[in-house]
Amino acid sequence: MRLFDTLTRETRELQPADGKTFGFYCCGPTVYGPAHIGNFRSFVLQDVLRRVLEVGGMRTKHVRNITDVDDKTICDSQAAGMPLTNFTTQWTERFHEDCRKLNCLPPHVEPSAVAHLPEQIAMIEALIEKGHAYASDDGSVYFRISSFSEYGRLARLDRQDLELGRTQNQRANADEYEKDSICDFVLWKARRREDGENFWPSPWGEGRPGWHLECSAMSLKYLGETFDMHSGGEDLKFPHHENEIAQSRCACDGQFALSWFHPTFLLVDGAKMSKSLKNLYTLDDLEKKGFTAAECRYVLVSAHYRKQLNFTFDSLHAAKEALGKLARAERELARAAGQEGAPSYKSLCGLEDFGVFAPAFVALNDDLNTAEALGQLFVGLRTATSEGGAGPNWRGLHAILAALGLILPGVAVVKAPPEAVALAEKRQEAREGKDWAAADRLRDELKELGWVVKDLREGYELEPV
RNA sequence: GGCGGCGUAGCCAAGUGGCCUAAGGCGACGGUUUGCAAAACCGUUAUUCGGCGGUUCGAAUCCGCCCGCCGCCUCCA
Repeated sequence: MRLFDTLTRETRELQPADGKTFGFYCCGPTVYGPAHIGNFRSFVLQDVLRRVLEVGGMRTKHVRNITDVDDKTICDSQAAGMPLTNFTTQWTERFHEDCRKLNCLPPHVEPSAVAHLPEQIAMIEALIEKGHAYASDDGSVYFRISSFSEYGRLARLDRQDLELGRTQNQRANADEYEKDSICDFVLWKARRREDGENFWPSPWGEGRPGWHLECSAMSLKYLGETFDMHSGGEDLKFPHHENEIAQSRCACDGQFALSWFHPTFLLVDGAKMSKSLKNLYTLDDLEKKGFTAAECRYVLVSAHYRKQLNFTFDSLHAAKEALGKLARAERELARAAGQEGAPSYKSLCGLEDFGVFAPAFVALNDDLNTAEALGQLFVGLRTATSEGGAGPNWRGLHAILAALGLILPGVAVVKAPPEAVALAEKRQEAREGKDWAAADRLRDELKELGWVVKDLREGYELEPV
């Protein structure tokens, strides 16, 4: 597939450098609370990228870290009166649960930052040895950005401006830093009283790693000095990814990530999500409003990844309707093809004949155009049962759904309780006796119980309101 | 101040030089169906792409200016 590389700003064909497995690293969540739908835009799009590669027949190795030691996790675990590990474990489990609901494939490796301290310390040692880092009097270690000429390339920031503190926020925060240059960043943070029990030994004294370091150390361990792709939300470009590049390129001889994939921010009601605007939603919040994770995922893939996506409840409603339409069309196509259920994900990887849905897969392979692919999905459905073989079309449809990671709603997700079924049966009898008044009354009663009765050609169907 | 992006129908959103009198979804409206509804199904819904100029045989697509919106510049997916 072809994909835009954020570093070089070129659209290039993605090929594994080793000719076998496409290795990519994604910056994972900081586990100090539930992830919100903005976080999930990145994780879902990374998942779609992986799925498109795999459905296209490529092997992948997906590494995504868990940030379980940093300012926020330490601060919030103490506020909660819990040991750091217990605190982060609870939120890691919640993250996994949300990912499962969103139908995200688990990464092949999901390393924890706190479990990789030796690797991080080793990288700092290498950086000091090569003259790219220095220890300060208090036992912290900093990276010297003046030692890396390419610093600022990814974010397109001028290194001189950074070094001279010319950018907006640096002027305000200048006094907070005790280091040689204002923009040098911390690799190892000396132990402070407010860290409580959360400190570890190092050659520079007790302390903890800076948060940029973990991704460099763990990508090196699991993917090597040079690997195919690195991804994270656009806000991580600077400083996080810029710092990672500096660390990894200076500590090792490899090229680090060969390409970069940065999904753009999610907006809610036209504005960046924030607690103060009360537009920050978790999956749980959406579920309480009656929307499923599958519907959320549909919205998250409904726009191109390089465009800001405006998330609204109208779009969630549209997603619900669209998924229902897809599900009905799939059942019709399955009948025409004489198929039941869904083919396994594995059986769809490497599929060659997408039938009438070929244009949808072309769109996905063209810079991950998920919006175009969804459009082509519906275009294909108009002719899927009539044109060509229903069998290949049915498999092609499922391959596109698998690539997007969409789950279609089943016919009876929730079973109606016996009392609702009893009312529905009574209404059916009344209808057959043409007692319309009684039938309408029973319909109202069912509605009060929380069920809507839908009359079919033969019989009826109950759905929750 | 520096960097990046966006503006396409009521809403969401593809398309980035000719197949575009602009895909698709939602909504709305009309019809079929129905005891009536709901659901479902079928159809209609932008001669036009923020504004004004320019380049071109040809522009939503390229260039210039203007207007409006958003993001990043060391907490951030």
